Amino acid sequence: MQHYVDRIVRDSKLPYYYQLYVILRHKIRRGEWQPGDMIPPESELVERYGVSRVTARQALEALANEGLIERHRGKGTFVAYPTIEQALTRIISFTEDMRQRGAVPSTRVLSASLVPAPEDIAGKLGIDPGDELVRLERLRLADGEPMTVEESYLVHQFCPGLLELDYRSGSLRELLEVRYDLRWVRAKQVIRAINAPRALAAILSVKPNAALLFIERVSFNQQDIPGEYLRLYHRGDRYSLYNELRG
Amino acid sequence: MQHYVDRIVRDSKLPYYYQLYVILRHKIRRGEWQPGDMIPPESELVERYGVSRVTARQALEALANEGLIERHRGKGTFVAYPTIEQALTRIISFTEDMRQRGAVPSTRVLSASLVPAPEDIAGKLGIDPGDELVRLERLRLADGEPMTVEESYLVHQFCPGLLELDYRSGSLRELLEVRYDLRWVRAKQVIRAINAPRALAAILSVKPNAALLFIERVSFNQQDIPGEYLRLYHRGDRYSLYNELRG
DNA sequence: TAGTGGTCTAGACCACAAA
DNA sequence: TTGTGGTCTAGACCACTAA
Repeated sequence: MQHYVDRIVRDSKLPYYYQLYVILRHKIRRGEWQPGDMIPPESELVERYGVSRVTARQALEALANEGLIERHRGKGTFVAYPTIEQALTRIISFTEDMRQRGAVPSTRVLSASLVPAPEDIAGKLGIDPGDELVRLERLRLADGEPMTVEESYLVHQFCPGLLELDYRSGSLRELLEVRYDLRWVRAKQVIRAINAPRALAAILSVKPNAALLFIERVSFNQQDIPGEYLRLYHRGDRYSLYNELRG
Repeated sequence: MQHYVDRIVRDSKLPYYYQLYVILRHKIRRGEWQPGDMIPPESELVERYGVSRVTARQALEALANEGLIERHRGKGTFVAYPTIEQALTRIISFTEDMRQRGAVPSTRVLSASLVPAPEDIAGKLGIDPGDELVRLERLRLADGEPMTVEESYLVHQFCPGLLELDYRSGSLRELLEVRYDLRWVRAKQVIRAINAPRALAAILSVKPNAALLFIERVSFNQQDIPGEYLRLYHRGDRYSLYNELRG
């Protein structure tokens, strides 16, 4: 972030279109351009950043593909309003997720400890069984009502000493980025429906055997190395996923 | 399908890159090019179809974005091996879905009738309550074992007389395309976990209250008009969805 | 060295929206 | 009529792979 500059670096190894993509994405993410705002037309980007129109369009196309902007011939290019659909294509935090659904999020830490990696999780993370993992179990609430139990396993090597920090009050995601320069850039997940075991049912305030939306996710860091294994148990009666398909 | 030609139509209203995209996709879908095959290099496509390199690349990029091909600098462009991930971004048939999972699909029609549209479904389809719908209830089996109950509501106006045709033996999807020129180009869906009601449980051979992955889907035709409302009840113990997220 | 895809340019014509 | 994004071209240089 601190290396951010608002211009194309000519002798960079990164392609111009990618540099421009990052610049524009940054302005949207930090709110300099708000949803609904028109962003500068192609002609202006061409002048301002000194690239050809094709190159500018390549950057804009990438943003459009991700749903961050909408383009309208004759009218212009506009910052898109975030939709819940992003929950199924983008890695977003519980906080973001709930805000998009119009609910007030809160969190209770159920347990936090260092554990040796069980065989199955070690396999998914590509580490050796017994390697140190941070296990963090949290209850997520929406408008004060239990919504989701989150069971997270972080490779301790990537965030040594995490449990000594204040992981309870703020966003874990931010903490990992600020203190360890650790971000999840990609993730794979499997979605299933399961019946709630008794213990989980009690925590979520549902009947035993109530249907839960169960998600297992492996997240990859900037070097494309797996760093987190996550289990999400969403209440079936309160949580749903939305997405769009193409033909 | 019968209008397919293996060349760019110059005076078409469709852009060249899109025509080329459809042509190449067609060759992949029908198996003319198999997964792992190298497809002609850009230079050959440029010659063969009489378009510029930029235009050819635009078509290839669209295919790459959808995961149908993989491009490798210095090596070439190759047909990708299909992954289950497509189940969450593309509209695919149960048959395709099961084949990708390595199972043998089969179908039993449970009921088929004309019904007046209930209010809730009419709302989702943008029609008036009472309008005619084709209701088709089918049990889908994988390797002979019940997997999914599919409850489909088709706007009868788009496929008049469908029930007099042979919708039982072949693919419904193909029938709609061939006889009514009807294709679903886009769909919205909501995914939830529910407990199986007794009747559904019996059909799916699971215990009452077993967890099901429940999907509600509205599909849109070529004119972007809703034409089908679908309810999918997947067995939680046998069916899962896979997808990838970006950071 | 030859062939592949990746990036970039300058310039053109078009369709669409708004004034 | 003006300004926007959509499409298309010919040509260039580069990086990577394999022979």
